Amino acid sequence: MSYYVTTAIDYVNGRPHLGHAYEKIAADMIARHQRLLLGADDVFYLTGTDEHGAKIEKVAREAGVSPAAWCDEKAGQFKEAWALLGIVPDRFIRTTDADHEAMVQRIFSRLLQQGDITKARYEGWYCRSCEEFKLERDMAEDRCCPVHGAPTEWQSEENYVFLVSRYKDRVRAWLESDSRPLEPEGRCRETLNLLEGFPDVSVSRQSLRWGVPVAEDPDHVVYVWIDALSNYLSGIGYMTDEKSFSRWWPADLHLVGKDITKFHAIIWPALLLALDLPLPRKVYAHGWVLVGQEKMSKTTGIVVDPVDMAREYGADALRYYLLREIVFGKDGEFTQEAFENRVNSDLANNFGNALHRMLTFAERHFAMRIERPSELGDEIRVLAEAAGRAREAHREAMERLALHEALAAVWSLLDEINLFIDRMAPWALAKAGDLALLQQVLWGVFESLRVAAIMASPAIPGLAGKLWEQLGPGDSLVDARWVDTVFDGRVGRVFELVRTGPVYPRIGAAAAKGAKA
RNA sequence: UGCGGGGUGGAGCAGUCCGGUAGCUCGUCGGGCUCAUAACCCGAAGGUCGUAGGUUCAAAUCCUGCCCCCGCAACCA
Repeated sequence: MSYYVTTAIDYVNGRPHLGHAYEKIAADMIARHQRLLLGADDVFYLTGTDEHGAKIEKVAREAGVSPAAWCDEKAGQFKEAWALLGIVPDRFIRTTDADHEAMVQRIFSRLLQQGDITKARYEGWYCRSCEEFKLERDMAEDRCCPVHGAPTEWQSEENYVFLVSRYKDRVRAWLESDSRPLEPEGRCRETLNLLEGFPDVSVSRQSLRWGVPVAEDPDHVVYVWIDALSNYLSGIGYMTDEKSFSRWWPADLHLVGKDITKFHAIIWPALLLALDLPLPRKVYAHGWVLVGQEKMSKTTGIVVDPVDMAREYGADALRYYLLREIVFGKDGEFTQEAFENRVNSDLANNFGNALHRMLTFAERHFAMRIERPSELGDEIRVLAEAAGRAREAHREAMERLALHEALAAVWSLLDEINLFIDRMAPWALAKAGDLALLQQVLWGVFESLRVAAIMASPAIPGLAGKLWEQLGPGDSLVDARWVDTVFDGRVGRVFELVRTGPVYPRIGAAAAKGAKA
């Protein structure tokens, strides 16, 4: 068993923004969850940057640097941002990587030889400023560019064209197959409609220099489709490392934004079919993170830069918000208010506090060491069942990529823990001197929290680690596997607690304290 | 114009595929607890589930028409 997940590669014409981060975070959660299930060696998470094209040439020129220097800087920013957000890919691929460029040329040559790519005249209205052809319906009045307002000019150039039409029937059959390779469902219907009139696509440019040259015709440069999409192949060694490639391909999941669904569900499978490669098991199109214009206003001090957010509130707070608040597959909204509510309520009040409210008892009555009681009463069994239910619900939701539901399942366990504490009233047990039952209660709570920490760790690895550390369950969270999420699944587990402060302090708590003081 | 998504208590959203007490988070009001990070627990108020019809013993959920919002339509996650 192995699992190969990819994200779209980001175009480096700007800094990483919240939307880029969202996709990488989601993929990271999925990858980490798979690592729990399969072990780290059997999961490959690929992400990276798309660096060729006219726009890059342009922004680099404007910045007064070479395209290569520009891309190095931007790719560095993306890498740094992902590191800061706790995103851990197995490879960060750049379309300017030597192995990628070499592979692109070889793929192009092969398709050319096979007749899947032919030379054709490409004609249309061209905007010099955008360096792009515009379609009639996209243009403003008098055939002006909608972006620049300048008149477009009729241009015609020789291009290489990939004959998508050759593979349409097989792509349709794939899309309609029972394994549901494209989700959510609505996107699949949409794509099937689009497939009807889908044209052959131009796969080279003459006007471009910043790109991979066509080996057979160096005046031409390979255009985005073959260059960018094929990173999913070069990233795992297609044509260079057959052992690695055959281990990971076909991809288990291509995670993409809903706007580029058609490229991944039409052009990409067509290319793969032309290369005689198996098609990916799943393409999943997620929604957008919307930030209302007025909510972005500087007056309210709201800036939604993922890097700033991570610095200010911690990577896990941002990760958790995006993964829990947004229904995966749909558009979601980011607002500062919702963010603070969600994070305070779930991370501070529940996740961290559930541990913390038990620490006093552990300290006062058991010197921070809670051994597993020789017997667990029925009251504790209730907790065990809740943990088991959460475990099942979590795994099932992850299978459907319902990331938000998977997290909801973990937090429902945390609710049960809080309820359990109230019901058992350990403070009353302590007062009555019933240390035997108190030990059971504490052990049950800690064991449930241990389970919750593992399940939450793909989403919030840092905070889960902090909780784990304070629990002191005797092993490392890094080594935890899915089997370890079984309540009381290991003989005689002992908790050696350590108090190191709040797992996640409430946002605004320090400010409130400061105001009072 | 075509296609897709959405219209559910004050706000934000689940639920709709597989009809059967309308649920969650936040907010509001009241109570409890006192272990904890002004946290935790209980209860209450508040919705004719966009609209008009239809199917059904029964519809937020299925069918049809209509209204409104958003997105996409070939290269902005």
